[in-house]
Amino acid sequence: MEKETLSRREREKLWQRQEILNAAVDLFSEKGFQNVSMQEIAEKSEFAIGTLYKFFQNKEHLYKDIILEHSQSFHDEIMRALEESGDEVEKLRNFVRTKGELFRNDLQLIRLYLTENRGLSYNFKANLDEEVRKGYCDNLEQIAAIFKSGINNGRFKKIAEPYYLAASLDNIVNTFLFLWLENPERHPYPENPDTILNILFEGLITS
Amino acid sequence: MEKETLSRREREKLWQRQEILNAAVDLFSEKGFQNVSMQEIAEKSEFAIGTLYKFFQNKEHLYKDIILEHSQSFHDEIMRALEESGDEVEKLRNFVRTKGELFRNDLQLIRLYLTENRGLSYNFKANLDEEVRKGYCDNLEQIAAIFKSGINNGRFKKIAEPYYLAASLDNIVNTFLFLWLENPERHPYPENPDTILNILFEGLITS
DNA sequence: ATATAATATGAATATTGATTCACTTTTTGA
DNA sequence: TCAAAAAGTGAATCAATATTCATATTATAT
Repeated sequence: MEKETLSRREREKLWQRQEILNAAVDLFSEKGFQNVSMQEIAEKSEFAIGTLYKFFQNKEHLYKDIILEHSQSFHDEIMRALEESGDEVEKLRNFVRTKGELFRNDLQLIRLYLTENRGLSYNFKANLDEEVRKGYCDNLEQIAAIFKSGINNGRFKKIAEPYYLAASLDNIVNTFLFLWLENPERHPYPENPDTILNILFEGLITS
Repeated sequence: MEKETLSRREREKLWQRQEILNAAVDLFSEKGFQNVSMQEIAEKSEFAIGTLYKFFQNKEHLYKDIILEHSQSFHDEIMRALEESGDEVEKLRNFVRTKGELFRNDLQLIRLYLTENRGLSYNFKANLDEEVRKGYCDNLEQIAAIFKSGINNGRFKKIAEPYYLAASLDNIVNTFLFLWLENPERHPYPENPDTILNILFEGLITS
């Protein structure tokens, strides 16, 4: 609706808000929610503590905004990759490639993502989870749809329910990302997505 | 070395210690480390706060002891399952079955395990991780050895490095455990381990 | 240029919870 | 039975930090 209706002041406000958010991401992704104080965020962003509270109701909201923003853009990009044209196999390749790239380009993201999506979260994070999980589930459903379509048109065998295939694939990708994270030289994330996909594509058992 | 050399008093000490530990597991697995106070643990175990400090140096040590104890027994049982006689396929079945049982019999364990092994940990937990990770890695290596052996004797095709296969399988199992955790009726953990293993065993692509 | 409103500041406050330790109670051994 | 040692107690201490708000600064409009 409103495009350039933002006044200079309003744009500045937005910019400042982003400054705070950026400083906070750095800190949260490095040390985790509990181990970052508002003091630190204030120092890093070069605002006074009181100012942070002008922008965010409290520490939790500040954190939520970050998580929601990041995870939404992450899930959006995955969704885009899944919708790119191509047959089922090509779409899965896109997924594996894109998720790998997104993560490796943004270590912060991976850390935030892992602290949020793995591990169980307690307290206020539980609600947060719900919104984040929504995006995650959408992704999974989309992947499941690809498997289903492949099964329907005979390209795939139905070795498991599509949804389980989707969840499994996602976790296999996570496996490789984890290994990469632990030791990038020893376990580089595969150039070729088929290195990962073959775990699903090719049968292990000799027939 | 010393078997029944424990005096009545010493046995009582051990028992009390266990009482505290038990109360603490309940709380930690329900609410997470940060959200449990020593006060709560004292109340639940019916000792005074001061007494807790007679048994444990501090809150972190108390927590560490729990994690180490639980994860060690967990990894030991997995290892036992992997060593049970049988061919490669049978061993993998044992693994899938056993890990599933261990988790479902002990929801607490699953929660502790997930908070420890997934997600990233900061602070003191990092060291802890190292010890816990040791047991985890041993398990993985053992599984990898099974894949390797199967590949060598021609029972398996080498669709990926054995270690990657092991990590992938473990995460596929986690996938199913997660789904079960979220919604046990809708996603029961499969009776038949092959439901899970087939994701690896059977090729997805129609040949 | 000046008054008024909007914004920014950070010292002071409030809360939470880990840890200590002086004191009480119980156990032990002579 | 009794004194010394061991164990148990929990109110008081201490530290960390989230949040507030009276004050100072800056922007806006007349």
